[in-house]
Amino acid sequence: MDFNPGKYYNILESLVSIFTIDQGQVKVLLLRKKSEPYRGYWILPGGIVSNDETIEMNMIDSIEVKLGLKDVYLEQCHIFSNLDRDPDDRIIAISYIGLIDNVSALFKREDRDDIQTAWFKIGDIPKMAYDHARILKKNIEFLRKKIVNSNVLKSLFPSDFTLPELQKAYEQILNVTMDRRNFRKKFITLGLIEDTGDTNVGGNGRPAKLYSFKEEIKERNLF
Amino acid sequence: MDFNPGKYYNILESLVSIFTIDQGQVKVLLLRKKSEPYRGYWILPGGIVSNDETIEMNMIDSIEVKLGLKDVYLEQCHIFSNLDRDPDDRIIAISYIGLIDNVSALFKREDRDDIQTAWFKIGDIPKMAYDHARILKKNIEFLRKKIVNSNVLKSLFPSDFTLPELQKAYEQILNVTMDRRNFRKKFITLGLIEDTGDTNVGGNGRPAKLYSFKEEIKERNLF
DNA sequence: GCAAAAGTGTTTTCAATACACCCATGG
DNA sequence: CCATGGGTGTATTGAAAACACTTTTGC
Repeated sequence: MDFNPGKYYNILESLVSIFTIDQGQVKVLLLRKKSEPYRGYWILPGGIVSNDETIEMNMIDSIEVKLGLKDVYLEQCHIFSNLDRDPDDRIIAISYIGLIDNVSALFKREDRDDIQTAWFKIGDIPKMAYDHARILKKNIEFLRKKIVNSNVLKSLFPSDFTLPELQKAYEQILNVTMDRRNFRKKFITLGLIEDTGDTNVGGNGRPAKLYSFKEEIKERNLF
Repeated sequence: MDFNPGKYYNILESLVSIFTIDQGQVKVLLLRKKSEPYRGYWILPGGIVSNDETIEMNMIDSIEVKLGLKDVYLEQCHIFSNLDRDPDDRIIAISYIGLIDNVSALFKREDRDDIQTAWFKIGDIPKMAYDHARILKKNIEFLRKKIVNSNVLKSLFPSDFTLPELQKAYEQILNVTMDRRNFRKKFITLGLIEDTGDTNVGGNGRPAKLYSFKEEIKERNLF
């Protein structure tokens, strides 16, 4: 190849939308910028990719080392390479979605002076820096398509969960309402989940049965 | 960010699997390497991405300028960043699928001394250089998932086509056989295509009716 | 008139939907 | 005992699947 160095050097950043279910709400983890530009605005977690690591390694670093989270299910979403996405540098963004159950999500590292994190409901996103709002939107759209074709949501519910909780997650992500009886019937006949024999405690009303996902069998359309 | 230049400079290449339908066969366009390493092996078309262009611009350059093809429907597929994918350099590959109808595919530029191109049946792929076989496999898998959830195949059939032709394309990509009557019923009741009133000519047997895709209405599951 | 490929209709089966009442717990 | 939320069954509708014969052309 004809080689004019510089011309082919690109800067890459990884960005991830990490979703969890917190008290029946689907939420995404964001960081707050403490410096200019966009001071006070929110951004997606991520990092600049070095040329001695894979994107996945960089992603794991952002998530495990910087955020303190473990066992995040990751999937590549989209690349954004428009030239104007950062006013200062030309940076290509590679976006991922990450899914984590709310128990594991509790192990998130404490905020430090230079970093503030918070979980936001996906219907209630704060002001975001750069083009991160657009990227997050694309990631939510990706998740939406994903959950109707596979059982990726099991990453949000690795331990026991109730069917009403699962239904609420689907309803929020797909932005629809569903019939409780039909939702149960579908999930139970699909054979993706199994009754643990236990019920949950606390809360109002009748205790709900607890279920857990079976190990993945194969991908198929759910809705 | 702490900045140690060099460390964050990455080389990116775009790679595309361009599919078409040729005489009822789903085929992919490959180039043959004329120099070492991997002389004589086949590779996916693509190019190194400069830092003053988007991936999409680079893709268009590879396809329109280098190959002479127009109106290729493109969609991002996957990024490959493992460190050992090229023995000499660390290059990150961004793969796309491209779909083109067989009439437009004819306008492919003539082979030159330094470049040889050929269309291969997707079930009959030659020896490929680097990790391109793996990338192509992933791209075919992507296409497979895609066609059951949308009518992207219309990019392969922009002009008139017959239902048996369409069915054969689905059968090859999904690697299944389907009932002719049920296939017709489904596609006609889906309302994605319309009868042009014409029939094709030549060939054995009864002439087939010609159909064309309506403009996209919305995405939905087909199978 | 025969080979080759295209077109068509009906029955059965299964999944999706719509819908209303009872059950277990906490206070 | 009542408010809250969870669990269950049936009837209807619509789509998917299975299946065999007729039609149009070229030779």
